[in-house]
Amino acid sequence: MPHAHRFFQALADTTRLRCLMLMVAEEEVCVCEMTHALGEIQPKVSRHLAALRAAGFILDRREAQWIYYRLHPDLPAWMHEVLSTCQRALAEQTPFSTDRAALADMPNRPQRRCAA
Amino acid sequence: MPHAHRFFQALADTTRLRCLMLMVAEEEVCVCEMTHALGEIQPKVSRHLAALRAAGFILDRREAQWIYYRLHPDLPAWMHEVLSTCQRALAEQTPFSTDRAALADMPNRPQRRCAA
DNA sequence: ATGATATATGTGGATATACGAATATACGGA
DNA sequence: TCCGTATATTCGTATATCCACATATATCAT
Repeated sequence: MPHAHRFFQALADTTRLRCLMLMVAEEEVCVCEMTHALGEIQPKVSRHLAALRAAGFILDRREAQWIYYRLHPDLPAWMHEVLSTCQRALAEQTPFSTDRAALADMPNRPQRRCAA
Repeated sequence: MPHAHRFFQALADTTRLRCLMLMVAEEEVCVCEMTHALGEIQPKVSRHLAALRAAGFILDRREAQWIYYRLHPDLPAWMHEVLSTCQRALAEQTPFSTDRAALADMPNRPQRRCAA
């Protein structure tokens, strides 16, 4: 049961917010997809995802050499609401819109075996 | 036009979030009311309010020796939504519920001359 | 086993943030 | 003018945060 303080702290970093917005939009995203979409180096993305996971906001699932992240299913409803509000308000603004575009254009994008 | 990063950074501190929740609930609150409601020392509350004001999230109004703070009327709609969601979700939890109770019980609570 | 790819983490340094205590400023009333 | 109350700010310090770089681990393919 993560608290409000931790939640907003998580959203208060641009890299983490961009990753979360991608998860809201795509349901499930792996690290190399986020790395490509954001144009950031891998350790940076990985470290922020580790922080989100440690705080209980996201879950990971390994499939072959890829690790897919998604929002934690037990996230309190109000946190989901906040994320949805963000998505609606920010989706068409940079960098969020260009993140999604870059992900859609990603070459050699890994194929999920099972659906999310 | 404060950006998402700044907004969530503002909410990521418990003192600032408590003050904002009081403003959502009461429309307009002065510094000594917040100081009493939160049970925090005055410089601490004042400093956090200054940060919120500098970031453009709240407005202040002087009336006699009191300074009343309220949410900035030009706050983007989605930020208002987020704050309302928080209010609904957190109002009955500590410390937010006890903050409102302490404010209601405050002795010598200053009287507004004009309504908010 | 070896190499290539994907992901995670250790480390040190730069920067930001929050804090308490003390002090400064503004206002109203006597 | 002097005092008391309300508010803001300065200062030094402790702590948290973010970063880049290097390295470790895990998995797959050959």
